[in-house]
Amino acid sequence: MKIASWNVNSLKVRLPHLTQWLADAQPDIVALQETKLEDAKFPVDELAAAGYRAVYSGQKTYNGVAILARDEPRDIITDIPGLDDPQRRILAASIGNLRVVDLYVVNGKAVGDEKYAYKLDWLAKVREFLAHELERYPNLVVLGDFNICPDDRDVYDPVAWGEDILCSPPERAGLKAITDLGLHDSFRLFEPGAEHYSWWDYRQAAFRRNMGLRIDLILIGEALKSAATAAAIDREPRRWERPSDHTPVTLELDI
DNA sequence: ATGGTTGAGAATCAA
Repeated sequence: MKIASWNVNSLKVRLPHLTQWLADAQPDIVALQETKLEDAKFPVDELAAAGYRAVYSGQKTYNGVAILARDEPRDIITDIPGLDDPQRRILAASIGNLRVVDLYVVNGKAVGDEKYAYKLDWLAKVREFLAHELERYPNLVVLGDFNICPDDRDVYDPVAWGEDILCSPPERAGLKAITDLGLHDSFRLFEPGAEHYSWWDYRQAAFRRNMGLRIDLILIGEALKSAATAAAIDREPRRWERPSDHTPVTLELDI
């Protein structure tokens, strides 16, 4: 069982990349972020032709999340209970014996900005939701664009980046409060080293110079830890013409 | 501190 997460930065533009990558990588489950598509415009038929069922929660221009799966997704949730939020950033579904929660965490713009306050509040509410999900579904996978570097190994230049947005201590504490529920950063079960990134800015030839951040994560509950057999970041699609600024991250589970 | 690049959608906003 191969699970993936990819911020595609417009599914309309990136659909050819996505279908190519699905054919190459053969994932069983894929969480997408920044689809930037209203639900009525979701490419259901194209993805069905590729062998995937889809659930999605989108909006025009911004945000938007989707889960693709070989098997039928069930028990779908598109909102954090009790949070009235027009921004389409969360999608939960059961697939087989897994519970999958796709997150497009708020970027936050800059430390101190009102969007930053929204980010921290949103993270705290997601944590409460995930605590309940984990009680109900031990086989929990929480994946997506977290817009937070877990620690300095995940930043190309931690000195220059300092405590700016994506690396600030309150954001990292918000992420740690989630992993402290018993959710493991699966990539770090296999690779302890630095210089592994999932996002590179479009500017300043950042990808060519490997000036990146690792902000796309696949977290797994304790019950799944022993089933994890491999984790990777597939840099190949970032090399393709007109790429997303993010590249897919993957996890293999022996279940 | 600013700018650089991309996407959406038609001038900026978001990342």
